[in-house]
Amino acid sequence: MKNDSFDLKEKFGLHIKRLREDRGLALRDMATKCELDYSQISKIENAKWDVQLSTIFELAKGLDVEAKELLDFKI
Amino acid sequence: MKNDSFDLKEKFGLHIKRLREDRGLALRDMATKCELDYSQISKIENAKWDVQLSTIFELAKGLDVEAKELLDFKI
DNA sequence: TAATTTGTGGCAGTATAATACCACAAATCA
DNA sequence: TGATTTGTGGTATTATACTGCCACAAATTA
Repeated sequence: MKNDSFDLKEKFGLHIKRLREDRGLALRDMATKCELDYSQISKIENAKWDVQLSTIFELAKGLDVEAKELLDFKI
Repeated sequence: MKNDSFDLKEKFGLHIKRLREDRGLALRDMATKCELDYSQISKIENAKWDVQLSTIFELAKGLDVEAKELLDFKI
C-alpha cells in the first residue's frame, strides 16, 4: 500500500465519521441508505481499510453527498 | 462489488485517461510522477480495476490534481 | 434499574487489487 | 526504412478488501 506516511486511511476515516455525525446518523442508520454493513462503516471510520472506489460511492450514498466531497480533506 | 449497474470503473477510467491526455502525458511519463507502474495505469483507464483510496491519491499525484477532482464525473 | 441504542471488533471465506515484470503490435519519428 | 515511443495485456504471487454475521460493553433513555 502506498501513501502510508501521511496516514491517508486515518484522515479519510475521520472525515467520514465527521460527516456522519454532522448528519446525526448512527452507523446502522447510515448502513440502511447504502449497500454496506454497519460494521464495515465502523471499520472504515477507524482506518482499518484502504477502501475501493465502489465503496467510496456507497459511503457517499449513505451520507447524501457527492463522492468527491469524501476526498475533500487535507492529507 | 457494488455500483456495477452504472459502470463506475469505466467512467472513472475514461476520466483518468482524459485528464492524462489533456496534459500530454504518456503512461510512462505519468508513472514516473507517482508510485504506480505504467501498465497499472493502463489497466485502470481500461476499467479493469476497482481501485483503492491510496491508488486514487497516487493517480492524483501523477496528474498534478487534487484527488477529489478524480471523482468529479457523472455516473 | 431495566431496556434500548450504539460503536467496536472478531471470525471465516471469497474475490480481487496490487506489484513487478515482460512481450508485442501499432503508431510516430528521424 | 529503421528506430523509438506508446498502449495493451499476460503472468504469478502476495496482500487485503469485502461480505455477512454476531457478541459484547458502554452509553443513552424510559
